[in-house]
Amino acid sequence: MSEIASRYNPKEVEEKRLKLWDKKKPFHATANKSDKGAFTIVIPPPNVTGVLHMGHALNNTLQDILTRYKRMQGFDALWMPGTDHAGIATQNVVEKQLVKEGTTREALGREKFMERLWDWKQHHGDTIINQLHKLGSSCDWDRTRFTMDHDYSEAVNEVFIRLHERGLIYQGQYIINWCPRCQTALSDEEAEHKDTNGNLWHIKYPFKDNPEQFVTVATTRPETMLGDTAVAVNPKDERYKNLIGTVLVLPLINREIRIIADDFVDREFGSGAVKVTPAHDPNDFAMGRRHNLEFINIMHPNGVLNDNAGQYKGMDRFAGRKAVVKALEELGLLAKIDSHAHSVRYCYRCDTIVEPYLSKQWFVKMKPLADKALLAFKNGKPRIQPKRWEKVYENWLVETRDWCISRQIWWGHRIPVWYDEKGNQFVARNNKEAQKLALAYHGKDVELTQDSDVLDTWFSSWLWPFATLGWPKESRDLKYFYPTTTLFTAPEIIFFWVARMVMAGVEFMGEVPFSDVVLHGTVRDAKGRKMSKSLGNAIDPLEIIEEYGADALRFSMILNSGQDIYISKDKFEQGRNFANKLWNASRFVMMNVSPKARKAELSDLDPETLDLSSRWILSRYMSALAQVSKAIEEYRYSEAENVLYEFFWATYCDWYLEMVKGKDDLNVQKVSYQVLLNTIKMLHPFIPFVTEELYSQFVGKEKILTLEPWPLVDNRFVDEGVEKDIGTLTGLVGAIRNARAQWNVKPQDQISCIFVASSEKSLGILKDNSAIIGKIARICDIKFLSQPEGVTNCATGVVNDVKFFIPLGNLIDLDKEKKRITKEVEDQDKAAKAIEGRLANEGFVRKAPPEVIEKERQRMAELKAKSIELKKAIECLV
RNA sequence: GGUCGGUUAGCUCAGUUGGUUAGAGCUCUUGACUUACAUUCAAGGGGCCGCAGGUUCGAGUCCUGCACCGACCACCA
Repeated sequence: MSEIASRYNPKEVEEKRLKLWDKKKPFHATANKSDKGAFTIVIPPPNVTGVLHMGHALNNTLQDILTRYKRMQGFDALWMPGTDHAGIATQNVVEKQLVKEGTTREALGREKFMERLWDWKQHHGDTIINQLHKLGSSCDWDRTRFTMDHDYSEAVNEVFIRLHERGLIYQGQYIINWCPRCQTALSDEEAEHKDTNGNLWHIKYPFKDNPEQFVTVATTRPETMLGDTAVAVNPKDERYKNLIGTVLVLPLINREIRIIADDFVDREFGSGAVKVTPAHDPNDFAMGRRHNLEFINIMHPNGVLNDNAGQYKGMDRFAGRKAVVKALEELGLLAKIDSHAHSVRYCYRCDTIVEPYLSKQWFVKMKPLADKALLAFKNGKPRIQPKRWEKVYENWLVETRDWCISRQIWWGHRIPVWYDEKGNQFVARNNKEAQKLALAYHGKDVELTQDSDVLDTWFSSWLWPFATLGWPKESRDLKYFYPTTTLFTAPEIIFFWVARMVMAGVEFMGEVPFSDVVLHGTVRDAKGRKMSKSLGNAIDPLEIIEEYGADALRFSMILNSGQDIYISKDKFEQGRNFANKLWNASRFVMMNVSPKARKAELSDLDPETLDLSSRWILSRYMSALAQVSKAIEEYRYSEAENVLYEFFWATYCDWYLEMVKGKDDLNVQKVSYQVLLNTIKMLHPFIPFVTEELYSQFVGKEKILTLEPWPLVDNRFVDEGVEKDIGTLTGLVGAIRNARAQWNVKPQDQISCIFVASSEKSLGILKDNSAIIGKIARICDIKFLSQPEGVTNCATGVVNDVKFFIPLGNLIDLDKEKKRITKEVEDQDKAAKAIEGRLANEGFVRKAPPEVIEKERQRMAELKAKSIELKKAIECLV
């Protein structure tokens, strides 16, 4: 037999539970089963390439807590799981594999490459789903969706076609964010701004008619000068007013360019003259359109300079930059170089510097969609928590810009547009339909080719809340479970995803897809840095599950969740310890509660017949229950956990169980059992594994706890009076313990104690509970007196209206004790005096609410009385 | 540059519409094998509530300014 009596083993229990859940499928949601109605959450679909990290762990724990809670409340709770095909990210993974094999996607060809991708998805695509599963997520796993499932792809095409029909999709030549590494367009949201220290190069452009004179322009990207087709100045700028229309010669290229006037130019910045590169800068692009300038593209899609770059062709854009700067310097055309901090756009997938690039892309006209979402928002949908994000959300809807939805990659939903030889477009659901359209147009069959681009990943994700439920088909589930209830997600994707989902929901379902959006914090390390692989500061949730258990991971994470979550490995000990405490307290109760006592329900008990400690714990339990339910409803999970932690550990275990140890009373058994059982239920959404295991052990058969009803508050047991009475008792015990420690009384030293109560009621309570005080404070002898007698050489204490004396013989240092009590008296007097001052203040008496004044009066009286008692106690010490 | 947060014990955070002597967990110190639990129990230490003003009888809480940290947004070359 091991010396360690019992230690909770999470691994064993969690494995057992997972197996049971897999077998019984208790999380399956069926429409119209409960009269409480539907409760729906759709998972923010993680990337198929994903591996569980702390952010996922947090996000999914939050969802699981609410889903389990609602299920216990009797709702038809559906938590829809699934993954996102994550276009660029997934393609990158497989392309890396190809590189290792010494080949490329181009060499493989589109069809073969797609096969490789699907193959990869088949073998690795479920990794994160399995990991979420391990976390205890109670998703309806049989419904797991993938954004490239056949049905889902049909929904994507349907949306494209409907938007196209409404004139909300168009194609055009625009400056877009181009990632030369991924070789695809990026939406504005996919190009991240980062502050970067760069240079501002000042370049002199000579006049055609007077090569000795120059106009100086400034740029952060000197290589783009190769594509300049004008120099712009502000029309109101006195310095340049007369030069408008003058011709300059572009150095290195020797192209003649004109000085134009445009209000966009800021007179204060740089030299006040701007080089204009319409094909490589969004502002310049706009200016180019306004002034009919030539658009000269100087770059290949991979960032290498092309024929238009003259002698620099074939160079990478950054090599080209160096070469251009060097050449200008040699020509004496480089006026100066300033260091310049500015913001640069990076590809959010691969961190390459984004190139503004001119190309033909598909766009969605966002204004009409955004306006509808805005209207819904003004009507309160969705509610966003925390509230401060509402403004951010609203602003984006107001200032929304068109969405570039085409991507030049292969992994994704291919744009449902077909072309004939002449370039006529046919927008259709599939190849067959396109052929039909072409037939109708041409009067004969013609060869069609489909657009080679695919759609932005978010163009499928924005349909997630309804496409997962079978849209465009009108299924029973779609009708019942849509709209969903709450969306839990990170604030980073409020625009990418949340706002667009609202637009799609309003547009295609006529209803905002969720009533609440809860934006949670980022998981950070102890130093406040984002967890990331590259920083090496990431804590792997799987490692934590292995070492501490999934319950511990969940519990600690939620307990520590504020705005952002700062977490280090040792934090998980708290969760582990809590599960262990629960395990052991349960073992203790199992040992001490007879089968007969277990049959009783709380509702069978009559508060009148119960002893004080039972009435007390029941009252405390009811208040904890009310607080926890409310906190969960309001998404304050860390508070809910805190209440549970405090109630279960400090109140139930440390006080109640200690009080009733050895009490041979059927009612006490019933109460300790019921309170524990219901506490386990309350804890279940947070720590599903250990709670369900214990619950099953208690009940004597395997139970699925999330299907058991959530406990109800029974007001018969709410009793403030009894809480106060026990407060006196626990206070007394604390004071005596304190005294023992203070005077170094050994546990084996049995002491006797004399209590003096100033009211009959208190005396009665003391007498009824003498065993509790005696046992917990380890006192043998208790005497009760209704009024003080001359007692000498005593330790004393006062709690509420009860005073106690412990005759101590020579156990204590009387001087030291005198000092201690004297200090305490001083403290009381000081506090009383402060209140006295307040009460004497005219303004206070006149303006403060009467109940506050009354409270202060009472408080002062108490303090004074206590002080007097303590002074008497000092006399007793002689 | 714009918008919004944060600043309370050594650390992580609570602190509800202004109202007792500002709380909890962890850490730290001391003591304890007690009818489950040492992943335990008990006791204790530790706070100009970021700074400076203002409103008020009364401010951690409301207002103004400042400092520092952070997030998001953004086409000044």
